[in-house]
Amino acid sequence: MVKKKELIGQTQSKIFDAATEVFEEKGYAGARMQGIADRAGINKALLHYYFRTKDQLFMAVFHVLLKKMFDKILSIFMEEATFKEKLRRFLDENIDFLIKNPKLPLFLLNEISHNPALAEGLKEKLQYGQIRDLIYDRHSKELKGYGIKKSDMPQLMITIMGMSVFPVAARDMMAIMMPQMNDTRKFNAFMQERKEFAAGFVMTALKNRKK
Amino acid sequence: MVKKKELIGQTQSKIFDAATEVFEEKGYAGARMQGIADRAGINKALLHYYFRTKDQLFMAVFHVLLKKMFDKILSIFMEEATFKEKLRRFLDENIDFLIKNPKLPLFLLNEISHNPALAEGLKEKLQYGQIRDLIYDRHSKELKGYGIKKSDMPQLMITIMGMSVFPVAARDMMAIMMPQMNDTRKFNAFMQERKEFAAGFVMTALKNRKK
DNA sequence: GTCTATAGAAGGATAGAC
DNA sequence: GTCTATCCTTCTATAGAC
Repeated sequence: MVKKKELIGQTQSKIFDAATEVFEEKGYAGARMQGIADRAGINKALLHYYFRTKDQLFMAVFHVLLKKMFDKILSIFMEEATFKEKLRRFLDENIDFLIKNPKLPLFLLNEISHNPALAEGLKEKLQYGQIRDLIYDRHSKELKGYGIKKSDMPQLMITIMGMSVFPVAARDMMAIMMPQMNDTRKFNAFMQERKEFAAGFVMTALKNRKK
Repeated sequence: MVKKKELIGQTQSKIFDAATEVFEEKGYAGARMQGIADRAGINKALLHYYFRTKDQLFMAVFHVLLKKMFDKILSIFMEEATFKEKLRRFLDENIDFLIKNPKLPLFLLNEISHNPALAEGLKEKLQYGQIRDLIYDRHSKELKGYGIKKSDMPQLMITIMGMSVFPVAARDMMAIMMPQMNDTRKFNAFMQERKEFAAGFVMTALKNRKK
């Protein structure tokens, strides 16, 4: 079977990869077509040949990255397992993912906040609006046991997301107070350690929550 | 006594305020001098008369905003109180602050990540590198009682920061999964509710932490 | 101090040769 | 498909009148 990616010409693919790096690094407004061409090792005119405008090139990159992030987040919570098991797997896998894609969260956060319409496609297409209910209904018994009502789900979900995403997004700012964060080896060790810390922290808070 | 701010000419001050808004909204790369002039209700040339270059105008704005954020964060932890009391006050005050300045965190996070040198001034000037030790030493007995070692402080501090900052920074992205976040009234109610949720969550996790 | 007009550089996009 | 050369708009910055 021929994979879809193999059908894409190698030049187009080189451009796409270069654009991904440059946009992630500098954002839409800060990225330059010349910079993308340089990184792809080709001429600026070729960018326009394949993607017509900066806008269209950006859109192509952005939607792949947005999907990449959300697929990672959502796939785990759609499996068959207890909430507690999912929490652990989510933190394990999401932190590994974030270590490999450290610039992704801040990039997405920014671009969406500068242009909320960017998220519209995903929102409608995949009916993500229903996710809170879906997760709650699957685990209502377990969650009720922790004293979590359906109306508490946003608080809980954002807390769990923040446990893994925030350190990566805020790394450079946190480094002002904790200079060791500037060292990537130390930071990655911190993130590894965070898998256990976060899982323990959340589960302890849930199990002992007053109902 | 004459306040420092009253010494600044009103035109310069109008420019500064307009620049603050535009930079916070669009970031350095996305901001336009013309846009700032328009918002200040003056001519573009006046920007250059008062601040010479876009870069210098940005620097002036950025450093005020960075200080604003850090002062808010740090002031509370420098007071005389138990760690538990400080945690509550921090969440209360920081969340109020963030509701009033919702664009600030993402702006700072982005600009620093695009140009880490921006943080250098603050880092050295205020010796923020020592904060982790300072906070721990003041509360070592209480924190040890929760099973928190000095080496756990980064995990704990980033968790607490993330509890208040992450929802604001990630609001538009979270809104993909939870559309109610798009409604500012509802979002602010969510943040109000978060004061209690976060304080309870963190304290429950700490008090029941296995040592 | 404030404005109008404009210089000058940078960046996105296209024409046209190969 | 890929390149060089160039157009045209946008943006920062300055000159100079008032």
